[in-house]
Amino acid sequence: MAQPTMQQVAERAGVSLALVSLVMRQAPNVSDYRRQLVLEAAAELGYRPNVLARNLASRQTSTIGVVLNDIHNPFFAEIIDGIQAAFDEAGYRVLIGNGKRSPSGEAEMIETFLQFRVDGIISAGATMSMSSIEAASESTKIVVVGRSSRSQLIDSVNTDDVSGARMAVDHLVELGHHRIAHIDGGTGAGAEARRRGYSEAMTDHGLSAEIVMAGGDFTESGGYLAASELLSHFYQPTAIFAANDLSAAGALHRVEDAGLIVPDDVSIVGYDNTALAAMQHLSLTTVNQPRDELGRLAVRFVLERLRDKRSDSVHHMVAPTLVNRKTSSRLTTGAAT
Amino acid sequence: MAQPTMQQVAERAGVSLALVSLVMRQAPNVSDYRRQLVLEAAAELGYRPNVLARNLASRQTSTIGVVLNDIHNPFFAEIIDGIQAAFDEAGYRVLIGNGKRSPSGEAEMIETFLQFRVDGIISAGATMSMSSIEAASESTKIVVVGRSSRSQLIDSVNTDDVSGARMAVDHLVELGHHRIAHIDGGTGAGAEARRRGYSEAMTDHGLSAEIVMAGGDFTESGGYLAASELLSHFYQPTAIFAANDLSAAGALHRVEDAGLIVPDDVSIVGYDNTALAAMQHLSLTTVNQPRDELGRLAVRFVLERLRDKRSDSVHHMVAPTLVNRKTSSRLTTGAAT
DNA sequence: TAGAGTAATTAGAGCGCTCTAATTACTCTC
DNA sequence: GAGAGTAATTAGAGCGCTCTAATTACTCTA
Repeated sequence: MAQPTMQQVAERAGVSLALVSLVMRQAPNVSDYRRQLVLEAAAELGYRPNVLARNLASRQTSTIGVVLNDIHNPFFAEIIDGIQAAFDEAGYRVLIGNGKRSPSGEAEMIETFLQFRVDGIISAGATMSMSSIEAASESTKIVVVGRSSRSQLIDSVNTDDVSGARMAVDHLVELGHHRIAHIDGGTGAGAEARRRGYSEAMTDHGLSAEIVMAGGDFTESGGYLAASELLSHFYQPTAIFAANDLSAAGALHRVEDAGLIVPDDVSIVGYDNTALAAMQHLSLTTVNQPRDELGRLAVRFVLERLRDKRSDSVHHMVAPTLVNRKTSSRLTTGAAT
Repeated sequence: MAQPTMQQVAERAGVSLALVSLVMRQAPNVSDYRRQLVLEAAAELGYRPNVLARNLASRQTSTIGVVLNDIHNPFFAEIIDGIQAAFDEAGYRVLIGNGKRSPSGEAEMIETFLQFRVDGIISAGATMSMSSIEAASESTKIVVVGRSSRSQLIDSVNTDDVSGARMAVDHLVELGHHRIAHIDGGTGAGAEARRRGYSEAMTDHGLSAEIVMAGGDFTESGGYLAASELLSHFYQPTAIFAANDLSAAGALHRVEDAGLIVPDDVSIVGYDNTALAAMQHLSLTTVNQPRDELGRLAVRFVLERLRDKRSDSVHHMVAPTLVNRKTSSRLTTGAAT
């Protein structure tokens, strides 16, 4: 299991250690003749550069750590794609860490990445405190995605959740609904803004008297329970806007359990537009967050910090869009306010 | 961004570099007095060990790389949990790499991990060739999960897919079905064994004349297409066994599109028992793969190689179980063979 | 209180590489 | 073919830590 070193390659090729180093780093000023010599020797030995030593000596790792709040949440897993594509282009490698849905899990992963001296960190859907993120930013470049921030130190990229929520409400109002309830996301990332967008839109439509919220937690079972609560209301809602797709799916199930038909009796709108919502069997009307763009922007910001040495923080908002599928339809019953 | 070093901590604490190193490694023979001194100095400076330097000097990283065939596939993402829990206990940190569903993506991640000199690698659902995995095993300990292997060099852990597929068929036969079709998984990991299990079980039940397979690829759309093909048969199947949950969901949708009712007209059974299958709205009857156990076993095998220096390879098969949900039911129509 | 035995501390080499500065090897030009 | 200029190569220090071996500091015992 002992790996060959540069020294051995150098000896075999009959050149100096430094020359081998130059070849490995694809430096320009090496004669083709020697380059060939070195490459052959390396191949024969099965030489593989030791990134640890290289990074230690060069004081940079060309590696970015991405910590996901929860690897199981399709939303976060899908953000990875944009991130990975953009870093591949830029010549960085990306390592993924799982925050296991807890602030401490996230903090541990960030600590691990810092100890590895990664060049930058992207944190997706962080639930840990902004101040601990800021603390970590003293040691590396950190960008937060999918979570709002006003930090003077940390860049952030996220969707304009207030307007996303408004879109959901506007859509339902256009379809003739008045009794529109909201299943929220508790303390999860973005939940607050979506609650606010819902309330504002309802008020703007003169429906402030119809505002009803049930507590959720971004999970399917949470959505199911919240829907139970809503259905037991004296005035049943004719439409439900859930804070994410998972809870929308739970609500959908609860509504169907009650013998009601979606969307004929109750319309349902989710949030995130995950692969789940796109599944034909569910075909959920939802608000799309442009994950790929979120990921790419996050990458751009860390690259800017890395290359251009930008030091003032940037907060970028991406516009959501409504995806109209099969769980929402025009209000048909005579029921009104 | 310059990080404090051990040297600086040593100076501040008024002790030697070596002593600081001992404290950081929680070595036993350090007086409480000095330990305290060092710890305080480190805290004041915000010292954080440099893992690169440590690993370089100690020739081990205490880090395991896990390469997932596809981070989006819930099955693989769920295996991570068991792996992470087991390594946490053992004091290793785990880094995740995304193979992006391609053999070359997997190979790249393995190369990255090797360059980082990780102590071991677990590859989940690898589609790359066994020989390239064996090549990598010259440099570190590698265990494969969710893919069968007879390699003399590489340990493997996976589910007994042949018997899993048999369970699905047995279940349907018990419910009175004869015309049971299979939507397969093409070249994906485990697809071959599931095909075989299906054929064998059908034959055992004297139903070899009823064997019908449609080509799938472990995706929802693949399942949808395959179901189309099956429904256009002269003898429509009364039950479909799909090679994974995703394609089962696709098939389900196609069947419903045809105006048929699941499970009354057509029963559907999936494979994997992912979170998707468990969703109440789908509630898919499926074959469970004990992901947590798969992950923990994989960890055990790499630890054995690491600690006990075991060198002969181990191939472990885990037993699947049937999860009976709502997409399968007793054959009610008079239709028979 | 000298000597033995053990516990705590430290010096210093080395891990495998990069990087600066210095050296050597080539090309031109006149 | 000497001198200047450029290209290619190399020596050697150093990155931040670990680890062995050596040293120093303690504690007992007789």
